[in-house]
Amino acid sequence: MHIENFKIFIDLVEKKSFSKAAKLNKITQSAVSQQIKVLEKHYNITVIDRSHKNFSMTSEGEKLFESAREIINKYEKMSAEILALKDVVCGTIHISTIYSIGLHELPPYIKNFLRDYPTVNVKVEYRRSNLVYDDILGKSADLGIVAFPIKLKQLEILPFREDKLSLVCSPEHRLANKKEIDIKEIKDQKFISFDKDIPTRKAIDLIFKEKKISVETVMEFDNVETIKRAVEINAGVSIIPEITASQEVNLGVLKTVKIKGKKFKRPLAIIYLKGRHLTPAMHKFIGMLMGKPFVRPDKSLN
Amino acid sequence: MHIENFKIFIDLVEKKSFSKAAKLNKITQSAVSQQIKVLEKHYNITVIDRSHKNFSMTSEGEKLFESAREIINKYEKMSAEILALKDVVCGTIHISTIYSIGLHELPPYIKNFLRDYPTVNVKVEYRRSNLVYDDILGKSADLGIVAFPIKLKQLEILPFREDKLSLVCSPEHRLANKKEIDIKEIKDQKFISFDKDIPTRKAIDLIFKEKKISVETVMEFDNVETIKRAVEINAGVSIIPEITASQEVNLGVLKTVKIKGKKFKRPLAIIYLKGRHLTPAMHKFIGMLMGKPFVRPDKSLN
DNA sequence: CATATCCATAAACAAAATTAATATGTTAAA
DNA sequence: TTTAACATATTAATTTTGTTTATGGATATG
Repeated sequence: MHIENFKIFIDLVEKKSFSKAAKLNKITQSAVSQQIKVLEKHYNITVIDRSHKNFSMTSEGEKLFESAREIINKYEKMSAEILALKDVVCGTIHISTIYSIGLHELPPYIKNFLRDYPTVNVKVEYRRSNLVYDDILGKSADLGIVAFPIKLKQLEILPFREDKLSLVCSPEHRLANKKEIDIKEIKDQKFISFDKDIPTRKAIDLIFKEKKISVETVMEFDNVETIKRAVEINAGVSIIPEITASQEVNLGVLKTVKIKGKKFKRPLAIIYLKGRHLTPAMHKFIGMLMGKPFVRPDKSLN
Repeated sequence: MHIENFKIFIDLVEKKSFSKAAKLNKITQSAVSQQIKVLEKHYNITVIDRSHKNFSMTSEGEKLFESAREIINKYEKMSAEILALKDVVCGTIHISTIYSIGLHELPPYIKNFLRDYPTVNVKVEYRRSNLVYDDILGKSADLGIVAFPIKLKQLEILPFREDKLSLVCSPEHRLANKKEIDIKEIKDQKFISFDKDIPTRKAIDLIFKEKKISVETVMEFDNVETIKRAVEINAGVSIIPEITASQEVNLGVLKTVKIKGKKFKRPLAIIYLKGRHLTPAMHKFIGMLMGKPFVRPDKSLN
């Protein structure tokens, strides 16, 4: 039984007219007539006594009318509540992000987001890349933000933005005064790098290999902050997202030098578990990061 | 939206299984899956988070679940109440009948009916044939019982039984001792008849005309009771339904004589307004008269 | 008495739900 | 890791249901 069928019956009774009920529901009078017949056949009762022009209801019809109206009321109330729920942006968003993004790129976004949606609680977890994936797969975070995203069938990946990778060195370093260098100039420098399992490290190593550049890796760290500290004391140079050094550059403790070539980009992505429910708050958050209203690319609803 | 769709969603949530919900509702798992998708698309929400095997509900899903359960409860309660209403045989039945049937044939039926359904109030109106039709057409009676029913498009006619028409005469009359006579023997008798507009009169006149029998119509009455009184005083003979004279025959004040031939039958019928609602009580009443459960032959429900 | 209105019905068509078959995914066991 | 068992999703074909259009009968109105 269609709920709409009850609605039509109610309109029919209230208007005492098949054709008016039809108009109200934007269908033809014929459809109303047939729907009422379906109703009667379904319960095997007569709801309307048609022997008179101004028809009357039977006792069964009256019973049906009362109950149907209650049902319709409840149904419409429910529909309204559900629609309203979609506009309620609240709750907690658990974000798991790699250090560099979380510390240097996310804060302004989060600030804006919290200004727009003060009822949302945003929790950010700063983690190594592999742990971000674990958080998402293990459902201990809703959204992850990573660099050089790894395609996994369980994950939905939303390309987000690209960081410019630059050479970073101490102001005392001989490369410090150049505006732009060719990657080959890094050859044989003392180099401070990310740990070998960090995607950005892998990307840089790949470029070195392609260009047949060998560097002397003097230190390895799992996060950009420690790398910067080491570069500050002129222990070597490094390649890191330029944005992560902006503060130190302003303070004059570090220098960044652009590297020629297109490859020195670091793609960032938002990741989440495929099929996972995203609350309205999460939708808004992703939309804000992407700079446009977010529509899930994965199954469920589009 | 189908109400059954809510039912399926509820079962799905309660069983936490698409396939079990399918079995419960006697449809395939595929149908459940698609119905849930319809539900989600209709409200443009996600109701179940499928990212985990033991799936969980979203907040929208929970809201929907609660409301849907209320709706289903109401719906099922209503269905039960409506079904129950059909078994409640009560109220008043207004019957309009011609004198002869109402006085001689109906009483045993009504007695039986009231024994079976003591909560029903049966009101019988004894009228001339044409007034019975008026009662039905004018809705002042629910059911009519007439002889030689006239087909009218507004009326539903249910053939009911047939009366045997017999010659009736005083025990002193010369035909009184015969067991059976030929209709021609009535020729030239003094004849007491129904009024000209009474169907039984018309039927008898037609037979006389066919057989080219002329009688001397000495009196005309609009009901069988008065005819019998006239025959009792030997004012003439008459042809009436045999059953209406049984009492007088037992008392010895009248004699009935069978007439040869098949034509001497009086078809009786129950009539009611087409499209009119018949209460359960009326259904039972008609069923009792017809000797079998009554199913309306006219439109609406069969 | 013509005309308009209203409802019922039938048939053609459109839309929706269902199934069966199959794919995909998940879990647990080998 | 592969396999087997189970659960859900997807697809396409089929069936069912609902709608409209067209029509006709009944009733009321002018």
